[in-house]
Amino acid sequence: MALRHAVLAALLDGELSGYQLAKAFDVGVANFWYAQPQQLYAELTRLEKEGLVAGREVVQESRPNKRLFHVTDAGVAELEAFTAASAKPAFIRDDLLVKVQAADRVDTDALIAQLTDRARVAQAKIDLFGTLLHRLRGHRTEEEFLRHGDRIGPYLTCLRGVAFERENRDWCLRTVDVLKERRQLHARH
Amino acid sequence: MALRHAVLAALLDGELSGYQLAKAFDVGVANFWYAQPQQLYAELTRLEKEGLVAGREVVQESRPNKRLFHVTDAGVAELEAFTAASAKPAFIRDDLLVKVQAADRVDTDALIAQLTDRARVAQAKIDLFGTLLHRLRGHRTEEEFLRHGDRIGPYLTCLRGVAFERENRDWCLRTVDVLKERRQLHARH
DNA sequence: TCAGATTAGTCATTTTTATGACTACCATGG
DNA sequence: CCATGGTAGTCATAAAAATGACTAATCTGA
Repeated sequence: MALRHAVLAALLDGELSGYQLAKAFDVGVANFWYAQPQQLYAELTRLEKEGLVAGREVVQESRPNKRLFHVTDAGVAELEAFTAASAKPAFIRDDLLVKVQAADRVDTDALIAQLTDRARVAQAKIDLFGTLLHRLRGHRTEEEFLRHGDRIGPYLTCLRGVAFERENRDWCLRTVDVLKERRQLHARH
Repeated sequence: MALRHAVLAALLDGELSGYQLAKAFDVGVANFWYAQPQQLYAELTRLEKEGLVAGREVVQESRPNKRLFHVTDAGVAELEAFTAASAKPAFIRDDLLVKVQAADRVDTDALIAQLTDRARVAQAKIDLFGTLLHRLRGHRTEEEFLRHGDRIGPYLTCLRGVAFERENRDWCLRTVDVLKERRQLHARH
């Protein structure tokens, strides 16, 4: 039941509609969790029913109306309880790792292509996170912002995201090199 | 359906029993996937029914009998197909990140404790992976092993695991520092 | 000698996550 | 003037992962 807490944590930044939330959780900026829009709408409905978030209708012209949600006191209490409870250890769970694990026995061409693509995607995320970090800290240096800023949670998780994607990119490129070199050595026989 | 492929990939290293597989997928060395024993037994049953793995009974004295599984040709073909298909992007999904995202609004004492503990666990994994890497490459240097070794898949995924845990540890420690310093600044008012 | 850990598994069920198929309406570009 | 894409969602179902409760033997340390 971590999605619900991820949603609560995301809503701490201010009121968001389900649609906006979905954007934030989508491919782009999912720096601390990932979910499909449908999951988020469902979760918001449940959270509202339990009184952990509250929504207000915003009437728009020239665009469908939307409901903006914010975390209630009960919601903050729920987050508090969640934070106090012990966290389960995190694991990498990545199709690509499974494929690389089997690299000795399967065709490496497709794998090399996927690794290369993943490195590209990782670089794009690094750039995106870089922009995001800059926007969050404004004119301040990182040190200064982390000491005195008033909302550092998203900044810290974004830092984790950058580090993850950097490792991701570097490992993919390194693995591509290794696989390519072995392919060449093999071809010569 | 990646667990099945993770199991197939793991069995490429040689025959394993469900129990041994469970060990490999457990907290210790889950360097490319993680699963509970029950999930693995269930998956092995399914894989066997589909002919992707085959098991043979090994009668043991002074210990319960066991079934050792190996990947069949059909299993390798399945892995091949899986590798050729495009991989879905990987995301971090970690309770701790959610908690840090909410760090500005919840009690940080428990969080600091958890981050510290996570850093410790990460360090333990780094050490474990270090030993494992050394065992895999034997007397050879990494470069040499990756060029000429005959089973580099597990080595490469283990490298990814080390990098991940290192980032994990460093980020946890950094975050602890930030939170502690802010707590002090706050206390003075 | 007896409690607790280790080996080796099974069965049933719940929880969580993901997917597919939809509805509507507006704006913009070609 | 109409196809495409963005905004804003809903409903139902499938798939995957996790959990709880078991059996049964042996081996190990206090």
